[in-house]
Amino acid sequence: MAMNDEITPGWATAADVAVRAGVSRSAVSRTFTPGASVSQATRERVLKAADELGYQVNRLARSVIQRQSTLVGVVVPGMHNEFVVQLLEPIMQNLARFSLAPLLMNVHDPAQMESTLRYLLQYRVAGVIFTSGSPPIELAREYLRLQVPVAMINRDANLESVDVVYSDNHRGGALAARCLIAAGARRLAYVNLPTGTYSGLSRGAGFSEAVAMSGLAAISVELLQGTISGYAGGVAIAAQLLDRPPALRPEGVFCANDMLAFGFMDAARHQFGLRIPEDLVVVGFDDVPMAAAASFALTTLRQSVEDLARNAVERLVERMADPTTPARTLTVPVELVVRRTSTR
Amino acid sequence: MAMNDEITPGWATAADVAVRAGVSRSAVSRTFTPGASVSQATRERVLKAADELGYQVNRLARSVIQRQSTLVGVVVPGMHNEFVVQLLEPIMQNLARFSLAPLLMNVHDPAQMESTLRYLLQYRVAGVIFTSGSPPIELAREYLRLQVPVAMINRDANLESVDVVYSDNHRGGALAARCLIAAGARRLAYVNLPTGTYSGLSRGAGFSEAVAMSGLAAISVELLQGTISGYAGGVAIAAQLLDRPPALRPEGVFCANDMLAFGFMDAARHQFGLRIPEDLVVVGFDDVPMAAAASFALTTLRQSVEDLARNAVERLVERMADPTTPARTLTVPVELVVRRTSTR
DNA sequence: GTTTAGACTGCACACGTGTGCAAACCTGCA
DNA sequence: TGCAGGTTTGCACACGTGTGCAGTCTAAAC
Repeated sequence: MAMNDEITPGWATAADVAVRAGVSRSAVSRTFTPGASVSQATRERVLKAADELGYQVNRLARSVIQRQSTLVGVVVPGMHNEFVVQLLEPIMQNLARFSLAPLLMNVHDPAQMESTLRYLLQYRVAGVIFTSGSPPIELAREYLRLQVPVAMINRDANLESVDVVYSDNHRGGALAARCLIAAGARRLAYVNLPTGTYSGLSRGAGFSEAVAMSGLAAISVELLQGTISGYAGGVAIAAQLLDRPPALRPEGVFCANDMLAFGFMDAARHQFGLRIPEDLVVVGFDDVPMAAAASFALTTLRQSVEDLARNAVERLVERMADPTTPARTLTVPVELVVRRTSTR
Repeated sequence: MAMNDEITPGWATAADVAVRAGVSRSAVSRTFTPGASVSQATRERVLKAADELGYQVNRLARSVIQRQSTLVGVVVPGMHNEFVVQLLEPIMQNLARFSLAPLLMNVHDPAQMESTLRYLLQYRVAGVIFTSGSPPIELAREYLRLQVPVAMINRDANLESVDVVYSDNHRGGALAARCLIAAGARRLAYVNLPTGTYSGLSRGAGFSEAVAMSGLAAISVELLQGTISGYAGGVAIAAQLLDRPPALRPEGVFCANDMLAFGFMDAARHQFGLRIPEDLVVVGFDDVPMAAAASFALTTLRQSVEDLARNAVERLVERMADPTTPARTLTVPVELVVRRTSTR
């Protein structure tokens, strides 16, 4: 950018550029509006003047007149869920493909959800993407009324005109079950925290069904309670689940996510002296970066955050073009990544 | 929110609310402007009408007329740096205290920086917060000219009127050195990736100085090269640093961040059969959640992400009120968290 | 030279809001 | 009642932009 020699006290406006280029303000506007009718000569003069003045389109004013901004609300339940964090980067990248910018909103308390969604409305967001968390069905209806596109990743919606993109949690659970069984485990358990998330329930269902279908008798699938999350939750659950005679102890455990699995494994090894995979086989879910670490080498189900993000954004953009399209549900396949915790 | 019975096809405007409440549009505007002069009676009628219509202030239009938005650009170098991720939540929380909203921008490639910063300007952001990454001194000058407040976290600025908030990296390095020495280590090493970040250099300097001051002779501090980051980088560095006769092998290692330390420790244990802390003591930096995991139990230096975020936002807000205040540099203390990797 | 289709340009209006200014209103006191 | 002082209100303008419409210009076809 050529720096201007004159005094340039504040923001250059389209009118300033017009004066400098010797054209009308409309010509400036059209130069920065893709597809508008401007001659090549005019465009060049405008671009030159704009460059000299350091002119930047005021997207706020543009949004006012077009009655829609290029902002997209991205609602996350805190930054402790590593899967959600992994989702952010591809979401941003895909939004950028459509010249959209993410307005990040954190909702750690469900009570915050209402005010947050209302706040986003004040920016006339072009759409909103939700990631896992408790469903704000109430105010989402306000979004429907205003035809603000909504897309959800790994969440249930049960709402007309809300697109849902989720990993194939059900199949993932089944794959986990088969993997544990193939490793020779007979007493199996599914461990999850009682957050009541859609994905957690779905993974458990897929797991249970596959276990039942395997023809093994007397399989006990346990769903335990806990108030803490992530790693610490895994430790707590292990304390409940492994503190029993060896003959009653599960031989194979499927954890609803990798952080849970890490806590569970650490407790199993260091508190109960169990060897993995010799005494206990473990499968996680998410394939977070640390799952590949030698300390864990965790067999897990990889979710394609790229696919999830890309599809969510594309659905959102489609709905911006036509808000009346019926709701769609898209399933993204998961992939079993086999590492040492299931290999014996 | 009371749902309206009438057909409400689109967005309610302040004029609509004014008609319904039987007042002027100005009264509506003043009702939603803190500190404006409205009688209690009028305010109540306006609020009632606004509620019935589902009216939400259009912050875009408001920003146009006030010539400044309530958006703050938050620039991050990807989501792979866990410390940056930890920073996001307190940043958002503190921005919310001042009714500001974060516009999240990812800059993984330094070449992207310029276009990203220009893009943020189009939203007339009220300020920008940078986290670690390569310095975009060039376009930052454009921000200075326009008097857009800038705050940096754990980054060097060297620019007038840019506030910098950083952890006491230098002292952290010194604490790490003393901790390793106190654990009995004599051959010490500092491992970092050649990203050239300010914080990395500062930590190394503090470490070196403290080692030199300890009076130990012939301490070798090694700064190694590598092209990969995080965990994999730690593994790669360990392969270089530990592949030598025991008498020449470092007994104490200070890693520039925890992820690096995890990779280093895993390689030391699984590839070189070293015991930690018996054969090797290790100190990290950041205190990410996994540092407390039993598999690592890593002694590390905790950065107060809350303090960093709070100070950065408060400096930013102060500068919004008065853009001419001289640049300030604020140091946030770090805390040594002792775990098993340094206890013998 | 005349006609005509097409590309380009400028005028003027619109978007939804904040706010200075003066008028209107209210309250209390003489 | 008359008046002073303060509070509240509405008018009108401003912010920076997109875009319909009609007019102008260019160039090709006749």
